[in-house]
Amino acid sequence: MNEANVRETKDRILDAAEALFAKQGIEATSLRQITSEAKANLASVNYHFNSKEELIRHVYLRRIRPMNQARLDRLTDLESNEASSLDNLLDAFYEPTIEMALDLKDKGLTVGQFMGRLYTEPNEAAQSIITTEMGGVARRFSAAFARHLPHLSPTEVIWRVHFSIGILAHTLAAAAKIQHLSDGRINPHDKQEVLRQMKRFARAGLTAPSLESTT
Amino acid sequence: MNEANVRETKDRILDAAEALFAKQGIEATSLRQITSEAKANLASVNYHFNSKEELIRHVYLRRIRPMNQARLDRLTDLESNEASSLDNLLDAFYEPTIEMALDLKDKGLTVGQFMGRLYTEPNEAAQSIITTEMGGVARRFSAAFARHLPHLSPTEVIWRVHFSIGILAHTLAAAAKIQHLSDGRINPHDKQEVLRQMKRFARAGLTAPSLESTT
DNA sequence: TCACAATTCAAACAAACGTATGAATGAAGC
DNA sequence: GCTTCATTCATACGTTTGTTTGAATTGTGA
Repeated sequence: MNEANVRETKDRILDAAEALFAKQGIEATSLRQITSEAKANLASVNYHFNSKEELIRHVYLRRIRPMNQARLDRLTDLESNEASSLDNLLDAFYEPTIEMALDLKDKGLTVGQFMGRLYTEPNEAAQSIITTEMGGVARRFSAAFARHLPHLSPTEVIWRVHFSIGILAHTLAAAAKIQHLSDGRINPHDKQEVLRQMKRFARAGLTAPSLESTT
Repeated sequence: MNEANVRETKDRILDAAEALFAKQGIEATSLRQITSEAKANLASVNYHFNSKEELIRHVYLRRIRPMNQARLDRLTDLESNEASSLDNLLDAFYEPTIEMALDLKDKGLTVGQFMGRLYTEPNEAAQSIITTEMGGVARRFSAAFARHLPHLSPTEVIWRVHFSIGILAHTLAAAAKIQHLSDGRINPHDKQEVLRQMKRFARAGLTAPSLESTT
C-alpha cells in the first residue's frame, strides 16, 4: 500500500473520531466505534497514533493549527496597517473559526460542536491543547484588543475578551439550541449571518464604557 | 438507620458525583470512584438511584430546580412592576446561577464548572434536562427581553439572548481560564465582580442598534 | 522476481465498567 | 423480645474497554 493510502487510513480514522467525538463526547466513544465507522481495523489506531489519547490530540490539532495560523496571519496584517479597526480585529478572531467549522458542510455542524466544546472539555488532552495552542493566541489578541480599547483597564479588557471567546464557543457548541429556541427560524449554518450577529454583539460589549471611575 | 441518615447517604453520593463530574466529566467518572469518595457501598447507587443515568439526572436537578424557580420568581416580580429595567432583568437571569455556583465555597468552582458545561454536554440525560428544565425558562426570558428591546426583530432578540446565555455558561465552565489569562489578577470567585462585568458586557450587546434596516 | 518494509488483520489480554444478588446489619413498631 | 422493613455490604455476573501480539497481506525498490 502506498503512502497516499496510508494517509487515507489515518484520515478516515481522524474523520470518524471527530464525528463521533462531536456527537457523543470523547470518553463515550470507543476505538471500536471509531474503527468500525472508518472501515479500519481496531489495531490500526494504535499502529498509526500509538494510543487513544494521542489520537485525540491529532483530531484537535488537525483543525486548530491551521485555524490559529490564519488568525495570527490576519492579526499580523492588521498590525502593519494604520487604518485597522476593531471590526477588522473581530473578523480576524472570529472568521477563521467560523470558516473552519461551517465550511465542512458534509459534516454539518459536528466539527463546530466539537471545537466549541474544547474550552470546557475535562479531558486531559484537550486541557493541554488549550494551554499550548490557544494561550499564546489569546494573549496576542488581548494585547491587540487593548490597543483598540484604551478606555478600559487591563483586567477589563481580559474580562471582555473572555466573554467574546465565550460567545464564539457557545455559538459553535450549542448551535442546535438556537435553532430550537427560535423554532427553526434561525439557521446556525448561515456563515455570514452568524458572523454578523456575533460581531455586532461582541463589538457593543467590548466598547461599552468602563466600569472604573479612574478615567 | 433512620431517614435522616438515609438522606445523608444519598446526599454524600450526590456531592461526590457532582465534584467528580465537574473535574473529570460524566463519562470518565465511574460509580466506583463516586462511592469510594462518598464512603458508600458500590451497590448503594443502584439502590438509591436505580442507575447511573438517573443519578446524573438527580445531580443536575438538585441544582437546576431551585435555580430556575428563583429566576422565574424574580421575573414574575418584575412583570408586575412598572419601573423594571433591562438591568433588573439581567439580574433576574444571571444572579441565581452565579449565586448557586459561587455560594458553595467549600467546593470551589466545581459546581459552576459542571453547570456551565450543561449546555454543551453530549450526555443524553443532560440533553433532556436542557429541553425539559431550561427551555421554558429561556422562552419566558426571551419574551421579557423582547419587551425591553423593541428596536430588535424577534430573531435578533433570540440571537442576543443566546449570546447572553453563552457568556454565562462560559464564565462558569471556563472560570479557570480567565484566571490563567490574567496571570492570576482576576478572581473568578468574586461574585459581585463577576456579575458586574457580565452585566456590563451583556447589556451593551443586547441594546446595540439593530442590524436590520426595516426600522 | 525477489527481498524487505509497511500495513492490515484476527485474536487474545487484563482491567474496568454498570448492574444484580442474597446475606448481614440496623433501627422502629407492636 | 420479636418481627418487620430499610439499608448496607461483599461478591459475582456478563460486557466492554484500550492495548498487544504475531501472522498474513500488500506495496516498494533493487
